[in-house]
Amino acid sequence: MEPRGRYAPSPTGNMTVANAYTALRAWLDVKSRGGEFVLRIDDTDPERNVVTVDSIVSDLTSLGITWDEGPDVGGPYAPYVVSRRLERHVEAARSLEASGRAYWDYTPPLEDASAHKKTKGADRGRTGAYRGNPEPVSGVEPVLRLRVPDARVEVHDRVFGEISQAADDIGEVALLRSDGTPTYHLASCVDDIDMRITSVVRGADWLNSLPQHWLILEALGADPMPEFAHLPLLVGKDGQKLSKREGGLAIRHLVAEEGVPPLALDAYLANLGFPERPDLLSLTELASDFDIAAHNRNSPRFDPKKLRSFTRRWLAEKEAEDSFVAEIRDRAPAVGEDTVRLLLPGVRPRVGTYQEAADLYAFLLASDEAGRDVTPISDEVAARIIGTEPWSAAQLEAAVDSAVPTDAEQRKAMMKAFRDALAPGFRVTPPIHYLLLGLGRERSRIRLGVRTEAAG
RNA sequence: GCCCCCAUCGUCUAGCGGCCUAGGACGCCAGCCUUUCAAGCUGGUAGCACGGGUUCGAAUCCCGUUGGGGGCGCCA
Repeated sequence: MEPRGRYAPSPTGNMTVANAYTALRAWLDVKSRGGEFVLRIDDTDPERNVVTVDSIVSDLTSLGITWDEGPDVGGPYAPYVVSRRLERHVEAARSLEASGRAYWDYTPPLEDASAHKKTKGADRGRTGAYRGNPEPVSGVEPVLRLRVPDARVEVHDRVFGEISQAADDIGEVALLRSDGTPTYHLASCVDDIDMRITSVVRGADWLNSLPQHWLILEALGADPMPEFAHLPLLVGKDGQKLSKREGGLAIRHLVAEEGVPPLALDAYLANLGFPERPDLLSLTELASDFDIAAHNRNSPRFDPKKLRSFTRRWLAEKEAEDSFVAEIRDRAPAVGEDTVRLLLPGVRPRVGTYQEAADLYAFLLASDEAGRDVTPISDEVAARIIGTEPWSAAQLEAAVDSAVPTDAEQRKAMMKAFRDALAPGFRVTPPIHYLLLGLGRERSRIRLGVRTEAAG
């Protein structure tokens, strides 16, 4: 049977590289096995929903991740937005209660749950897993909880292997809140069954909930039970779970603002947890032999430097000329398309993002003025360069080459002078002949301080 | 505090009892090349957390310690 996998983000913030890391693996896992991929929005906590379905869809799309069913494209198990499936969840909850697999807990709610969560150490004042109070208490609206059978739960995880937990250590997770709405735990399990999900790939921050979810799935009669793969958490520089608040790691920031090529980001993220390949791989190539069971179990760190080496190579070797040109034009609209295309070979090997590429064209936008220090360049040499025929990359390269001295020191000094005069203030630029080519004969003449025949 | 997970160069990783004097990639350093800056090429730097076992033999297996991460009453 072909697997059906899903990615079920909660719209609690912009997608970060950590989300992309998870989504990509979930996608690669089903695609490598010829299965179907479902996008489902897990908006079970209305108070924390801050981003739209559209924003999730566009972030995922920008990364080249596609889905067969989802909130935007529909499908046989619609709707794919959890909050719109409430009736099903409540119905499932009732059946669990009826079969005795769940019960009402009358423990009053914690005054300050968020403060409680932050409490560490002995101050926590509790040991062992949560157990509720089934005796009705007047004035308390109960919450429906999973009843934990008195048996050790053992589940196979495709990445982490056998996961087992004693019954005493498994908390009685909430299924319905006191206001009657379903929690993520219930909703997620019900939806996975309803949508015929056979493969769940998610972050290891869910690993502790696995026994509980397994119990819920069993109690709900899931057949077959889905297989699980938990991913070691992608962590930040500090070694801790990446927070959605870290704006710099938001996909849209990286892609839209910094100009990181999304497919290169995919190649980098997909590589984490696996040995590095000699070639930069596309999504299809990555999917061809993806094996989640071979995934490393320790948490990889997001390393911007390593990312840049992927994006740099991507732009130098794999980016198609037309799309590269389009990206640069978006970021440097004042530069003509022909010019962008003409200088691209000189730009390609020097940049790690589309933005860096666009920035390499900025020298064209400065105003032309003579009077720079062009001391090492004699009037005669400058005039000879300006007189180059035809004004082509190859011809200009040859002209510059024959004009500069052979002595290493002098050559260095003269090249630097050319660069300073043609692209004042720019540290990294395309090669000199590309600067000349981009500026054109007349503007180059002015920048090099060569007087015209008439003026002289 | 309790539970779960993890542990090889700074980072990503190879290694599944002898092939390891621990290999590769990124970073960093140096040299070469070169039409500046980049890129490229060559070389270098740096690691099996610690302690016990098991074994003829351990980075590899077991136990412990330490360290790190994650989770723990109606967030996801």
